[in-house]
Amino acid sequence: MLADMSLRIALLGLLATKGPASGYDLAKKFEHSLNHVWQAGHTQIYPELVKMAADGLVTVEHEGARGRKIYAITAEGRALLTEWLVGHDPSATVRSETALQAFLLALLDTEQAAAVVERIKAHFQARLAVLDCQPEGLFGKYALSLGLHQARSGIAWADETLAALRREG
Amino acid sequence: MLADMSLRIALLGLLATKGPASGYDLAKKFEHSLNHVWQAGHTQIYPELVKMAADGLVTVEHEGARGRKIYAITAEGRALLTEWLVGHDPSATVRSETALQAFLLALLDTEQAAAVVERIKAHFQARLAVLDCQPEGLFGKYALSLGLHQARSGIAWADETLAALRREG
DNA sequence: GATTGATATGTAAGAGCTGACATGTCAAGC
DNA sequence: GCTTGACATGTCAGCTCTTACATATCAATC
Repeated sequence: MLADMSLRIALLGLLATKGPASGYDLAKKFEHSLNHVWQAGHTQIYPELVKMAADGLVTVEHEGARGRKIYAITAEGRALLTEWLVGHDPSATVRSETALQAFLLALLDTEQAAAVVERIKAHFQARLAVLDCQPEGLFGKYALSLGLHQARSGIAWADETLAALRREG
Repeated sequence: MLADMSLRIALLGLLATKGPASGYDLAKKFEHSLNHVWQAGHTQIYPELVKMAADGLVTVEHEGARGRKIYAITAEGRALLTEWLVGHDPSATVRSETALQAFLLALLDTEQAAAVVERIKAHFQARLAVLDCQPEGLFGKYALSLGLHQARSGIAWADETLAALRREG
């Protein structure tokens, strides 16, 4: 068992929900649907698919034009995916550069801090806007809902923090 | 300029807010205060401090017992830290295994999905409990507030999702 | 038929990070 | 003086991930 399965799981998840696809397709789907949750470029995806095929998790269903290889998930792949979803512990490992900025706000003077918080707020607002007009089904609807909750709570935090900075500054 | 400065920034931030410290101290502080925002083990911290010293961002203030080296932030280090805090774009790069699980919930049957959501809820509740009785000042207070907001919105999402699963299942 | 741009797949170098291993110091209790 | 356990620092192998580079196909326009 590999240490970090997340990329494999994400790829298997896409193949399971949206059907067989090429590496290029999967890279596009990462950009458009999984983007708010996980990122991976084609340079990571192509080699990983080869390894996953070697491990029996996917098969090359057929080869199309331009050397296009269409991958499909296997029964073994589905089993691994379900096992991970059901069994994986929601780990405490979160890495957020935004939270790091929030952690260190006290090092800045009030004006600078307010500017940083405004930028963070704008970032959450942009994400909210994208998610809000998302066509049904592009995202899993529960993931969409989670994203909306998180964006809204980020904006609420930014507003409170700006008010506090103004009071104290 | 390196591609990813986050570890450096986190270390500089700790040295700036809590004063000079050894690699061991910094590793402990990562565990206790920065833990909900960023993780790094001593195996990453020790070599990074050496590189940062070579780059003039920190200096070895003095050496204590047991070969203990106390690092202090330099003016150059403070400048880099401020520059990053003020100038860093809150990137869209978020990686959350929890969100990945949420994304793929539709692949599970209702019972399995509910169990996964319960686990996620428990995880957010545990985090909320830890943050709620956090002594003032261990966290930056704005980061603490952000953490509380995020934990609460995670719990709200879990409750809504469980209700929806029960309705539809 | 030549050029251009979107499509599509790949490799390689190097930075980032984790887990396992190795080493030595100091304080306290026996 | 010996053992034990917490303190403290470090290396290394191997995996993950990003950036830059390389290549080839197809469709459309000139």
